[in-house]
Amino acid sequence: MPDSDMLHEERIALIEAKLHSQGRVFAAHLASEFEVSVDTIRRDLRELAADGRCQRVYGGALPPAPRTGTHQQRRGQMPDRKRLLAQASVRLVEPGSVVFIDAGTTNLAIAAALPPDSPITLVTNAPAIAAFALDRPSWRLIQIGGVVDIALGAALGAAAQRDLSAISPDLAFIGVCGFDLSAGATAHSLEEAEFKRQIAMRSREVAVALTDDKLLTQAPFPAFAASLCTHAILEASVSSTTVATIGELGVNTIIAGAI
Amino acid sequence: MPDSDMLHEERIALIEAKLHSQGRVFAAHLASEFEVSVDTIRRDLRELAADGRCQRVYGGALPPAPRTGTHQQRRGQMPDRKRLLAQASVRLVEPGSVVFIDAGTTNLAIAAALPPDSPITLVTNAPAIAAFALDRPSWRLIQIGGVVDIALGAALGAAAQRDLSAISPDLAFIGVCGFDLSAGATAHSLEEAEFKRQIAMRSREVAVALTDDKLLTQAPFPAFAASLCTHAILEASVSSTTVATIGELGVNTIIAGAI
DNA sequence: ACAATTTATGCACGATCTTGCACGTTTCTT
DNA sequence: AAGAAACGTGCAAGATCGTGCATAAATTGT
Repeated sequence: MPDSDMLHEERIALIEAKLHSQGRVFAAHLASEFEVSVDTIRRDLRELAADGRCQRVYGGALPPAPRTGTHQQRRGQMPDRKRLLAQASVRLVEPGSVVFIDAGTTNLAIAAALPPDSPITLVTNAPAIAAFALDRPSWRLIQIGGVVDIALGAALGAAAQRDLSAISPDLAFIGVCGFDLSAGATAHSLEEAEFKRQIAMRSREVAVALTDDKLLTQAPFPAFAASLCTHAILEASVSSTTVATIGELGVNTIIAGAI
Repeated sequence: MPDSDMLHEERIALIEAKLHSQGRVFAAHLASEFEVSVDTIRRDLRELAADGRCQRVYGGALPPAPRTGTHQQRRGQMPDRKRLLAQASVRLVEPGSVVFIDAGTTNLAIAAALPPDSPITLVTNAPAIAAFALDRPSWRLIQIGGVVDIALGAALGAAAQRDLSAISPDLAFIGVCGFDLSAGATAHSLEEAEFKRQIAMRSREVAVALTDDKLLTQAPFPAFAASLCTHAILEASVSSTTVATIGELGVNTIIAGAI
């Protein structure tokens, strides 16, 4: 005896939407709202639970249990410091532009801080950032292929460089392992340094978001000169002399947390 | 007995318009509104659904792919059905081999079911699967680049095909939108079909894990012939006649849940 | 012009789906 | 511990579905 003004699938979708918007649903309440018996609601919730789309509890249902994926967990941690850096960084991004974002947790924070509905084109060699961008239907996403360095979480090597050679971004956020005035941006491996050098040279503007621990340090492999860097986004705790020194190289310094 | 004041195509177009303006249609309502039998309406809706222009549900139809949420929401779901399919699928994978895994939730389940410490080389065009593989330090990971179809969660197009042309996997798990004995494996878009065709032809073995709803149905764009498929992993609920029919094509059928 | 074929439609029939109710069991509350 | 509420399961009724078949209109071929 199907209800005359509500399709089964439609009700299921509404229950799931309500579940996400309100965080929980009660079987009895849903039954009166949709004017069906609680038995039917229970069946709906069972069906949702069987697909992993909700977590069945006594009296109703909750949103799906937090995913156990290790990466998902790690992603959730987004220290305020990095969030502040990211918020300052994304002001450089203009709607409609082509933006490259490198691998790294700071850069993932930048991707997360980008306006979700702005029609940007995101280019990345990091699977984690590409996967994140799947949640942004308004974006265009271009993935750089190649052999992925699992520890770094980034595609590197000849194939990646070839993919990259077809693209010239308006702006590139490059993660560096060290940033020093004499050695410039440095990386932990040769392949990584090679890749960063290429993307730095291909981009119209280069931005580097730096936590304090990377500033004025060197990693083994030089990637590109400090003067190639258009913008440096720094934490508010940096000394004014450091800011002045970087500014002398023609690098536009942005202090996170400042208005 | 065509209605004198309503052409067939005209009615189809009106149904589709109503579907989009109201978000749903009821077969019975349409029948009385257009003064035809519900059988005719059912045929119309079937026709629309075959073209992917609506989603058929009990009692009527809903707009195509209601895309109720982004990937983030859909991702966590790993129904037992898919997990069983995945567990049966991964038995095809030999340690040390090169395995391609296509986009899709079923294929993500397959990736998750692979032995974490086995030294396989994973090739994928799906950011979500690549991101998952970052949690597997023992694997080698090769990412296929290119323009990513955000709705599908997969890199497609010329760049992806070029990346792919450098690789010949031992085994490819390909997600298909429909699998039919005459039309073979079919996809929802032309680019998708092209990509699947290429990977199917480049791989030594091709495996297709199929939930029941995809079996014996067709999507608009043919990807590759059923005979190109080396293994088909099916749910335990399939009929024995279906299994026999598929077996006649030389496809090795595996029933999930069986020992 | 006439016959054959195709197409659209309606009808019959068995299969499937959804729903509400009954009944015994489990879980929560007091 | 006891009562109340929620739960799962089996069952029946009604609605819907898919398929095969017949009919009528339109199209095509001769």
